[in-house]
Amino acid sequence: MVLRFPSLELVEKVYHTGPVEVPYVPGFLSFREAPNVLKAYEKLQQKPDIIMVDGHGIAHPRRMGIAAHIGVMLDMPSFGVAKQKLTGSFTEPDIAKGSINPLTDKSGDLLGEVIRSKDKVLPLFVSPGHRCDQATATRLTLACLRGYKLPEPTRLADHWAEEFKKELR
DNA sequence: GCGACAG
DNA sequence: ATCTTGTCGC
Repeated sequence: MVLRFPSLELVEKVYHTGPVEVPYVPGFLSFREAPNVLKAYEKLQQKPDIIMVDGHGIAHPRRMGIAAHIGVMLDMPSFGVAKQKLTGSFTEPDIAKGSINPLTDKSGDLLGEVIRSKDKVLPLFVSPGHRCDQATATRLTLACLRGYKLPEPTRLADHWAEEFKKELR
């Protein structure tokens, strides 16, 4: 789905269903999800300027999480917002909304940022995908918060996906 | 060998 | 991810 920024008003939302043959294997999520995500993207009449993906960007063992993968495939700016860590280490950010700590690899290189998007809830893992820097990924994520743990793009996408699955039954 | 492990 | 029961805090 596409939202206008910074108003976050709905611009367009499309649906797509397709077979999923590849099993889920940590580190290889894009091979399972990307194919159908790309098909859904093709249905959009209004293409976005940047893409927020539910998953990691470069905060990945080989710096190629699904957000980076999708960005490269489409050659579009992208970044990832994940709910769980895949790799790297970090110290728990302060429980207050807006607190941020770095997510780093064994060498100390920055992989992404751990952000408390809401008071006292588990933090989010934000990392650049393709043609996007950390500052932009973090800034946009924070600007998309509306009182919930998840930023509006992924939160609403999850919501409408559930509605769509109900219609199928 | 043991622990970790996006969605 | 999906399913599902019970608990906790505002």
